[in-house]
Amino acid sequence: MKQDIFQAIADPTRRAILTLIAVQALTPNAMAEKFDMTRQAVSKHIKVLHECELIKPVHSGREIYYHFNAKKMQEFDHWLAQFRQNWETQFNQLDQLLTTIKEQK
Amino acid sequence: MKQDIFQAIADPTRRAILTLIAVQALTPNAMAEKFDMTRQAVSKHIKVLHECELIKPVHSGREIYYHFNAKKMQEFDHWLAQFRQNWETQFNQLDQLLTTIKEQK
DNA sequence: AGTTTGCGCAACCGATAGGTTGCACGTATA
DNA sequence: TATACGTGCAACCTATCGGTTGCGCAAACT
Repeated sequence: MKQDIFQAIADPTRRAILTLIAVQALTPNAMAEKFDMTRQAVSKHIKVLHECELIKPVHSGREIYYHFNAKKMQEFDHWLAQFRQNWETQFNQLDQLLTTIKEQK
Repeated sequence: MKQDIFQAIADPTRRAILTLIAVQALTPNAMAEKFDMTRQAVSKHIKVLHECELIKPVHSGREIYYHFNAKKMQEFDHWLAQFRQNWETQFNQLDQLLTTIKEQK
């Protein structure tokens, strides 16, 4: 099944994997050592991350190094963009409030 | 139960609610009209969004207008920051590649 | 060639997510 | 005050999620 990045990011283990991968590509076994769960459990998370293309496999003999796909992560950034203006506005309103309070003193 | 924001945005309906709310505060009934599901289903999504403080209720008589909480939404931005440098690097590498190709011509 | 190692896939299982219906309660309206 | 309206909460049901164990296969080692 095709996964979407929002669902992929929802799981804390998968977020931890992404954080690790972003620094250095790792094999499934190397990841499993970092977490308190079986390799197969980690492998399932890898599958989800791979299906939505947040990570890319690079084969090296019988080992597979999974690399972080920054480009895909940007999709999340783009989604966030629709709200960015929103919170900038809210901060401007806060600035205005603070200014008003200052003027009242 | 305390929800976390990543799990909250994993659901497409909740993302749609946030998009609506970002433009204008709405009541649960008003939201339910936008989606093909019962008011109670929407209400459950509202509960999740409220528990992780992505939305704020403002009571007005017997109606409740839910407002968008931009400040909370920024937490995503902060989480993304750890990867931002990562994809900038990746783009620099792409630039280098393109330059190399150009030089080869 | 036989054994070990790294990996993915399938079957299974308990917990939870997301939907439904029904109900209770406070607020507006007649 | 009686009635209608807007909302939240609880019970229930099915599908999916995240974990497990067991297996098969290809690559590396001896």
